[in-house]
Amino acid sequence: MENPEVAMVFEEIADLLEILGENPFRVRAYRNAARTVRELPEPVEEIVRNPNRKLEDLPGIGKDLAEKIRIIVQTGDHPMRQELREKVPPGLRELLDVPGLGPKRAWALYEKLGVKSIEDLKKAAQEHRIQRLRGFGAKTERAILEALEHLEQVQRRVYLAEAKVFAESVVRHLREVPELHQIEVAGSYRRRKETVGDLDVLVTCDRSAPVMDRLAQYPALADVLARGDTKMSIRLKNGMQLDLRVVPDESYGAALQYFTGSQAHNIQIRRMAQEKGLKVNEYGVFRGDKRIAGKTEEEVYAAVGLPWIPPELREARGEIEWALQGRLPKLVELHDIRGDLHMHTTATDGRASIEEMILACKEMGYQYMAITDHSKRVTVAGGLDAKALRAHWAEIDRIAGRIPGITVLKGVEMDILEDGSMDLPDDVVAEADWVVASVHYGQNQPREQITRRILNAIKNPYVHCIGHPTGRLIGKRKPYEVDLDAVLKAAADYGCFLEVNAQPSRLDLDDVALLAARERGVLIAIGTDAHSIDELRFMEFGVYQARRGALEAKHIINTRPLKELLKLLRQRRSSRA
DNA sequence: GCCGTTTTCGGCCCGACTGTTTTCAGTCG
Repeated sequence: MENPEVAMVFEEIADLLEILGENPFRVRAYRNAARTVRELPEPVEEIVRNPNRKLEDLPGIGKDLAEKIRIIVQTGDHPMRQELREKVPPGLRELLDVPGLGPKRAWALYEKLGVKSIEDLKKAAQEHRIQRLRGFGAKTERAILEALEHLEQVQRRVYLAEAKVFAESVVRHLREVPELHQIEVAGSYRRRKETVGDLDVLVTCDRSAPVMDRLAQYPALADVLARGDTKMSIRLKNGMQLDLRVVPDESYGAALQYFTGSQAHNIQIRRMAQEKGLKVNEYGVFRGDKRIAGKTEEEVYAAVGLPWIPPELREARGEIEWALQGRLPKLVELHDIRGDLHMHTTATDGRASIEEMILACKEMGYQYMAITDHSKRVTVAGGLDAKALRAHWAEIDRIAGRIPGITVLKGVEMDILEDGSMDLPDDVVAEADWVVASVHYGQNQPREQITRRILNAIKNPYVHCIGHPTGRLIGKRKPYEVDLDAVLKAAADYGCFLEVNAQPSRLDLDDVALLAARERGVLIAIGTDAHSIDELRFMEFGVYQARRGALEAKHIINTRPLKELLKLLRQRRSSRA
């Protein structure tokens, strides 16, 4: 039983309890439990099995939820879910996905009109049956119909890289307003989550009207959803929602802290403030009516007794404890990166030549780089066999030889074949400076099989690093069924590195896995997997993901100077020789 | 349902906006 499966049981229970009008705090307890389990850096099963561990030690898990976790792990489900399902029609849950519909209205629609699905909802709205209900009206009915039209778009989260395009363009657009003082895009974008659902734009200025008028002129705007004195919401043409908040300058830090979230992090901060007799809201930190902080984020954190916490860590995963103990990590930064260790050229499926890639990496200021074209199994990419690969390496040496100022490592992305063997003989890869091993075929193999394959690669002394270790494509393809815990354990034991693949659609290992890797002392390589010169720029997204995993420069091998890196690579091989 | 350097009961983050309301509930983040 995987952690996300356990979490999904609790998420469903929370939704169903909420629809039934249960105590909101009880609902929240289930939501918290779902989140705790989902983000656990190890299988919850492990804790259940280990007699020396207690589920009750996990935050937000008490006696009752611990017992429920045990039952779910052992039976794959919990009777409570089944009981709730009998009370709530199966389609009712999906109504919660409609913006503007929450548990109360969903239940009212079911009770009064028998609405049990999105289909029913649409029909009821079209037949104008909704506006006759108490608490609803003509406007609400129209809003529901409107929301249904955009439902698929609304549910879609975009890659961080795509969000960045709009975040930067809307900031440029709004900066034209002379009255505007400060502007920042907060929310999950500022926390650098791998996907972003909407953009939270925070602005300080004396009057909000000119900024809001200007936003109404934003070229990518589709329509205005709401507009008040301090808050305005619009929908963009790509389906994303954008929320603008306007606060006075003296509240900028408090508002930035608040709108950056995460919600769970903010709840912890506010609870700490309460214990000190303080109140935190988006306008400042207050003792009674007196504002004691709010101009900067540093002030806000200081008021509750904490150092400033980097946004990437604000997920209520222990960062507040770290801050209290003075153990906040000094997160890796983009300028710490000295080289890119994963890229392709026209020798296989890349679109730029060896020379173009070298010049581009030099332009980025790198001290070194590795060219890692595919091995022969990846036929669609024109993967190289032993002979072609040796010729390719000779070509790399020849071209690199006349470009001073950057060291080019001769590498390969070698396939881990379906049967667990490697796509190239040992004597060939022994000649490479840098070997990434990746799974591209047989991704749907059962857990034991695909785990064994990757463990084989980790144990192979010529393999330095496992590329995109779970193979997921965000929102498109699930990760392999691989036992990630076993992979981390083996990587630590054998001194094999694991990749953060910086492609915006991969970003794999993800943040949760990276926290676990950090715990186990596994070193990470960030590679862009660039198939063109432009994609070398993806390095920043890999760095963001590493930061979300609380990684420091020392955890990442391509922050090391060349000499140290080469020493690490030698160690990896000699340790197995 | 969880949690406790005042507590084992009574709290649980906080405010904006909308629509349907004559004073507030629902939703959202």
